Amino acid sequence: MLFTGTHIHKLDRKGRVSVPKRFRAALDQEQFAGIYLYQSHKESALEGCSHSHMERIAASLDELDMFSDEADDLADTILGSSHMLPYDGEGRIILPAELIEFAHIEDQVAFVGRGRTFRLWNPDIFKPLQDASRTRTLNRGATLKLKPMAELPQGARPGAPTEEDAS
Amino acid sequence: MLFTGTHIHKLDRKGRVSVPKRFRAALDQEQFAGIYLYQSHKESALEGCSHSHMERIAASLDELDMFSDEADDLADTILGSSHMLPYDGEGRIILPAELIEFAHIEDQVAFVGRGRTFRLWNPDIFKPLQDASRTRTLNRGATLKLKPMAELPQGARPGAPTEEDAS
DNA sequence: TCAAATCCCATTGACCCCCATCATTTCCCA
DNA sequence: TGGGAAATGATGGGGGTCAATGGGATTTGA
Repeated sequence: MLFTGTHIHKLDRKGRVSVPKRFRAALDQEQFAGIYLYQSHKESALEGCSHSHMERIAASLDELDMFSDEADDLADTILGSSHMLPYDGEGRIILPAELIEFAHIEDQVAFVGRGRTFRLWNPDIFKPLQDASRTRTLNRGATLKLKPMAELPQGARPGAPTEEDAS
Repeated sequence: MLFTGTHIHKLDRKGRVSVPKRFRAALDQEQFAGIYLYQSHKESALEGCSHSHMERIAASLDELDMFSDEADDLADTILGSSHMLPYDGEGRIILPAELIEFAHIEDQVAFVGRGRTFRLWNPDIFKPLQDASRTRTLNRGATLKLKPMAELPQGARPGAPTEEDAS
């Protein structure tokens, strides 16, 4: 269950786009056969995630002060504007016009993996931003402090192939 | 689970290259039969790692503030630009054109072990760099402070073959 | 009744499986 | 210890399969 890589797919004239096979595979344990999308609040992109990740966001919001402005805003931005998009028989979704417009998507969509989540972009907009990211990372000399292996969730670690843990 | 040595293999006209047996052996406990590759920040090379190492990166990013700029950049640079490459029946991967170009790879690929990770180079580019690196190390009189054996993870130490610790 | 969504099927081209060959290394035995 | 046989890893290539795509037909629902 990891979203990685950049996958560019076509948006057809009916507003459909194939979800990359790799992403669908990362989601095949989910109850809901589809994805969630909502507008990013800092980029001209769409945030994508699984049903269970959406649950996690809702749970996190629960922990913020129920009446704080911040919780309000986040609830509106994320939960209020999210779209639940089921696959068709070929693993495609229909991108709502509202989201196409927001992300300035034209005839191509870039699915960009970010681990537990992913983003959808107009590839022409994403590419230069990604290059800038790389430059900043390099200049910053950023190094990532890796978590100890032992703290990883079960199933993220190597070992005897987990024979479908019957959870 | 250690990548060591330099192994030079051929890139065939279909864009395939054999992953060295030693490297595959180091990965045989992984769920995913293949490797991950992404562009190095600082070198004209490709960074390679296992699925569980990529999980580790994702988990570590998860810990940074979900909305921090630094996490964003790292996600774009590493997770967004990584390629998940499964082996074929003979233990080869298909090297994506984008990566071949980035690393200026021609008809040969050098797999260079770096412990938990490894790098892929055009051998002609790597060789002089390796020589320079060796010279610097010698001049500097660099010494490596070794971790006490006792702090190593289970399975990295000699001893009775750990009969699959039933954790 | 019309528009939009879903289903279904056809096409295509990249990728993956399979097998054949070649080069090394390992093993065995004289 | 030398040489030959067998095993294993690396390489080359053909062809089938499946993911991505396009578009028509049918259903749903406003």
